[in-house]
Amino acid sequence: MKQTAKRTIYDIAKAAGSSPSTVSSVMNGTWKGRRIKEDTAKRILGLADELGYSVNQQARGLRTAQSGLIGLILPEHNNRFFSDLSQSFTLEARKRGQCPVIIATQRDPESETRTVRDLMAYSIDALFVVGAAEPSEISRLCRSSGLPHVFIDQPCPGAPSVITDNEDGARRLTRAIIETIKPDQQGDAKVYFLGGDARLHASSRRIVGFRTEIERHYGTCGPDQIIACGYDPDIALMRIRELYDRLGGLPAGLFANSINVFEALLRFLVDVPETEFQHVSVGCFDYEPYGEFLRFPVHMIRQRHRQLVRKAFEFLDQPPADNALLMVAAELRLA
Amino acid sequence: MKQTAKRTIYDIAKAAGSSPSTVSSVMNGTWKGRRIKEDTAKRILGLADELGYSVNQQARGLRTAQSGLIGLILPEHNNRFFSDLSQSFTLEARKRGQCPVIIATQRDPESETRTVRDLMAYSIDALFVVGAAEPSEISRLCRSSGLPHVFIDQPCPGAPSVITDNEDGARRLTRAIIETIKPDQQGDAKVYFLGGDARLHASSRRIVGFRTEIERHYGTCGPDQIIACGYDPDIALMRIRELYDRLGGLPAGLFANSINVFEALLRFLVDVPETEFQHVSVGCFDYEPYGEFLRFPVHMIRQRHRQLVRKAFEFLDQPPADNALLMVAAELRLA
DNA sequence: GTATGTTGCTCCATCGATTGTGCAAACTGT
DNA sequence: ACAGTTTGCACAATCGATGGAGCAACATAC
Repeated sequence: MKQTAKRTIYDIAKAAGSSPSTVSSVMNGTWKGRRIKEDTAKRILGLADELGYSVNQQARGLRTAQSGLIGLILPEHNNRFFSDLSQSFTLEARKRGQCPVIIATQRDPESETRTVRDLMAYSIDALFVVGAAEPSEISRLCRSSGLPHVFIDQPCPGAPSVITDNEDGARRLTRAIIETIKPDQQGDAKVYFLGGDARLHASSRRIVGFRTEIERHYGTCGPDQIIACGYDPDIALMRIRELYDRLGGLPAGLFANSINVFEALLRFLVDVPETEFQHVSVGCFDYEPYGEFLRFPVHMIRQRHRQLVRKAFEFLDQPPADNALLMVAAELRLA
Repeated sequence: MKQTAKRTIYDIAKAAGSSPSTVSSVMNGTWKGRRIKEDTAKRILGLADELGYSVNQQARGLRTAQSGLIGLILPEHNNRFFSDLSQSFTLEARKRGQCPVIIATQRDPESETRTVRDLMAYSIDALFVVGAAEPSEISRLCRSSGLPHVFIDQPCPGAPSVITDNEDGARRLTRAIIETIKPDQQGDAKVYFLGGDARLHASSRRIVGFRTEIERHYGTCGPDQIIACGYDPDIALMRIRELYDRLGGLPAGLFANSINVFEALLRFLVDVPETEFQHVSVGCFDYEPYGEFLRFPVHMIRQRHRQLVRKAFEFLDQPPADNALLMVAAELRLA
């Protein structure tokens, strides 16, 4: 245990008076299949521990064309959802005896492909992809090298994907918003959908869910109620201000389609008298723990990161059809 | 580019009509030193690109006893400071052409040592450690294998460490809190320090900083003003409630010594009339973007994650004395 | 006593890249 | 024209673990 020089199976073999291949098979657990006596195995394990030996993964990986490394690429670390995923991913990978490698690529396509290539150079055993800028390019790369991969939170045509059931989540969130609207609400009693990009899969499903619930309750959902203004908080803030001016006050309900939009709303509300904003019913399709400490109720959708990751791993163990798309229900956190 | 089978230097060599060693030295950039003609190098690079070749890092690593992998272990992903660090770490590592491996160990000593061992099995080139439960054990492990390592945000005796200047940060934060106190403050006009563990390095330095500034301004700092009740938000909430009852209202100023304490404060304030809490001057020794959206000003200390990481990398390039401890000034974000 | 089977290993080629060494061919100086 | 130098590359051992093949010792069968 005190040596600085790295131990190898040859050192252990010499110390145990046996051959390197015996040590090897003891260390990798195949010794029963290779008819090594249990006594021998125990003795070798003891020596290995005593001498502070640990397998050289590079050599093993070179030989077996595997590495025990498993990759996850995501846009950034500094985001609650992504760090939730990182957490679940780490736990699951370690539970399987693999080594998680998580890399943030800043939503930059070039960085994405470079990262995928780099990871492949390490012979990673599989790759999970979250929120990639160019999913199909990544899928192509993986496919061309035979690298098993699964997309999370973002469906990629032709590749197994695990995503949140956005439509169902949006319906439940919308319902919660409607139910929280106080009956004494005067003026414009409508609910507005704010933020997101209607061309993207997630947003479009959410809009469908929102519209369905609104129509069920109010009979109709005007086009003005859906303001898919993107993810930029500054633009969202402008839209909120416009809405406020147009309505002469806050609307009855607001569906914030991302954490950024929610932040914009908070920034706007800082200057609004408390008596006013305490009457707006707010829902956010994203989770932020600080939402619970606000002076008005906020319903939030939290993605089931644990489930998403688990299902993604299951896709590795039981490879599904290439176009398999699995949906996981979101968690609705009522205020 | 279309082949599923992995390319090797032998394939490229055959295609280029040259030897594997030539290809190797072209791929790893040593070709000038080995007097390879520039034409040859270019031709080989072209072929490599064309055939979709990428170096097998396992083979390279086996040969060179390096890996290009660089590790970071931290308690959890789901925390602003840690994810900030992950972000900076990733950028810096990639800039150096290394592959960042970030692993969360849940503040569990066993998980920590197992992770360090696992990472060493991959011959990682260096290891950064943040917020470990047992720093000296980790340092011992690394030392025994000759693995370069640097501690961040936590000094470890005998190992190079980069930490935030807690005393200076606490002084500046305290000063900001004092300056924000409105002159019309009636009743108990004192500032209170809440949370943390006085036995730990970081907290003790912060308490020193706090006390210094308080004494400079008020001449004295009573022992009741320092409530180092740990990091549990529930306990902190109890202490806040006690303080509130004892003073018959909110104090003039509050120094929240961690994000958990700050959350406890927010939870408490949800039930306090707005007129009351708008007069308390709050500082938090931690950063949380949502602090900016509150209806009262909060000064925050944000650790310079970028700097911490940069300095840590510099320690790798220019190994300092084993007990080197470098301090980085914190960033004070005024409300 | 010979044939056949089982036990418990060992031998050695191999994975792909690296690098010290060797060696022709081209060039330089005289 | 011949020794000496430089240029441009090829050879082959090596890193540490793996696993198919082989082999001696012993047991069992007939």
